[in-house]
Amino acid sequence: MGRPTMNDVARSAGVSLKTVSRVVNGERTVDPELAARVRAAVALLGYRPNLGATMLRRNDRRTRTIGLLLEDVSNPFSAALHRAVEDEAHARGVHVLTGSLDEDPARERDLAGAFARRNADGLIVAPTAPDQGYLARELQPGIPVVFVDRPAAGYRGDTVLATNRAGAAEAVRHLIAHGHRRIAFLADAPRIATARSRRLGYRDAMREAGLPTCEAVEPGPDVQAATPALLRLPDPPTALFTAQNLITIGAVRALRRLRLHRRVALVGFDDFPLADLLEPPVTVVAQDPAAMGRAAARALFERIDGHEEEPREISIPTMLIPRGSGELPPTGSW
Amino acid sequence: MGRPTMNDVARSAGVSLKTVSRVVNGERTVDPELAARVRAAVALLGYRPNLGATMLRRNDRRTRTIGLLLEDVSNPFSAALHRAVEDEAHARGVHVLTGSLDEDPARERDLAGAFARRNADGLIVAPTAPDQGYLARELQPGIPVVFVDRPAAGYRGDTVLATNRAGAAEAVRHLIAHGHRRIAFLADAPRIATARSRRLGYRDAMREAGLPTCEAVEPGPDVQAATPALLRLPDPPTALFTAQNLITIGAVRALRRLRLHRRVALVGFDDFPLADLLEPPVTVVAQDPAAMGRAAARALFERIDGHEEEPREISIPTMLIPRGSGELPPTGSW
DNA sequence: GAATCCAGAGACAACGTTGTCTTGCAGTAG
DNA sequence: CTACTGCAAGACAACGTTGTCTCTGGATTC
Repeated sequence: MGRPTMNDVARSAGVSLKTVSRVVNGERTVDPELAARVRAAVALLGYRPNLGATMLRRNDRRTRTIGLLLEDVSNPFSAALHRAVEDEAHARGVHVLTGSLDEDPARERDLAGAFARRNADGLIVAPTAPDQGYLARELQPGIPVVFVDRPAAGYRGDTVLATNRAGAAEAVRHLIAHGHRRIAFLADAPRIATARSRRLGYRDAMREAGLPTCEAVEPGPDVQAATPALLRLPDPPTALFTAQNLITIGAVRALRRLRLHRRVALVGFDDFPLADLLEPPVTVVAQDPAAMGRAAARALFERIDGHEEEPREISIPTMLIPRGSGELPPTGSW
Repeated sequence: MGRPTMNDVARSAGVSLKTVSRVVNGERTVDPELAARVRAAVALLGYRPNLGATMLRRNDRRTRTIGLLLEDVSNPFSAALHRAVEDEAHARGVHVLTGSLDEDPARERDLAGAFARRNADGLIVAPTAPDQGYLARELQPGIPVVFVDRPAAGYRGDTVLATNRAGAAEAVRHLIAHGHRRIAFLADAPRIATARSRRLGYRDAMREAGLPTCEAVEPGPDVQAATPALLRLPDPPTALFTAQNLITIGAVRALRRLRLHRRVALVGFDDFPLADLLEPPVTVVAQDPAAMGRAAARALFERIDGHEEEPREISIPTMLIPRGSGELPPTGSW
């Protein structure tokens, strides 16, 4: 005694199974009187088509579901991207399966496989694994994949990236323009592609100005150790450039604790909520996660709709937002 | 040429279709040699079972997918809750379909229906619609639903709620204990159940102390109008209690603009990232969205596993976190 | 008036899988 | 040697739906 089926509806309306199918699918070749009877029976029984059976039988195997693999749905960057994807999907009557990867390659494979088995029409992936070759094995051929935030390796698909290298260079040039010479870079794990690009941008700008680089990698997202260590150097940096929003926030906390937040300049990569309300307000190179999500979703839907072309690389520009912390002048010594 | 089927595997391994089915499902009644041949063929062809067909045929209709309907996946509260649900689901090999409702009852109905048609094993809903009676029509009977953050009407299910009324009263009592008498409440739309509970808590505490209430409802999430208007009253409040994180942030901005952030006390309902780094740090009554998500997911999985009992109501306590803004003393006039 | 056409409606097979029944064959007991 | 048992493996139907084909009967055509 599960849900009513087409057969139940047919019996109740006194027509054949196929006639019900026609009415449900809005075919025009049904006598209006019969169609009305069918619709009445559908309403009476509360009939809903079984999507599994439909997908099984139909030759256009569309589930109107896409998969979205993100770093961590509770990170503001991922959340904004998620939301943009969902809006684009919703506008097309498509639903979104989402999963968090937490920098775990195994989880990326598992989730991609699970979504593939659920017959997602396409995937949007922010890659964590060093290689996406597994997709060729997991995915039904022809299922499009769009990569976002980080480039993929071993699998071809459209890729939506922020201008990480150029944005980082712009941030560092901004500090240089404000008179800084000793600018330290607080980096994210070099395993992460965007972290590497941003480091290249930092080096570009420093080399260009003939300045020596000074880099520290934070082990975790909470900057507990690196910032104080840097500032205790004999010739300490007068400005910091942080590679990522969590690191930026960690640096803000550390500077506060050291009471140096008004003396050491700071520019962060990636905007975050309330950056403008901190003291001093934090200058950032903002990414546009909503634009990235929109672009990725649109690219994916184009592919799903049969668009066949070479995979594209779509750049979403970053934007420097001066707010105060990045415009502090260098101080001699403290 | 779509994905290989069991039939293809059977032909390739030189056995019958049913034998492949047995091997794939790990039945023990297969000759080891045949089983090995089948497994080789599966690997060779890259065979993956078609989940739709399996679900169609099986009598235990489990898709190992649950639906999660949230206010807005990009809101930190929703995002943290989402993450907790995902972690619980992941631990059980279950996947999560998520949708944002944006306070739109129609969207709630649509998404619930869509997830039901995708044969979700259960639903977690943060209700937006005034009534959830539609669930009886949309859902297959027996599909459990757990409500979270807000109570439901017209449908029975476990409900996970924060202690909104008590938490709000605690916040207001905290301000009273610091000497405030004129305490204004910046409310959220009264359409929202939690907003009503929090208002009741505010009134409880004010009545208890014999103080007159003073309430303003913000039209949108950006507090542009209400805060300045309140503070321009002839006898302006010396403290604000804000009903929700976005309203709190709006109030912080408004107080900053008016240069009153060190003179008007503020307690907000709902914690938010960086509240501790603002000037002054913002005192809040924190909810625990992760605990709420965990509790909701656990309740749902218990139901899915056949737990039959009266629907429960689970309370997740709030916690007052004094940080500075709520401990400012009242000022006479400015 | 007979032949043709057409639209509407039903019969039937098929999608990919699993539940149940049947078959075949080896091993065992009488 | 026959009858029975047990077990592996295949045949077949069924899940709920849609694609294709066939049938019916009334309207149109010559």
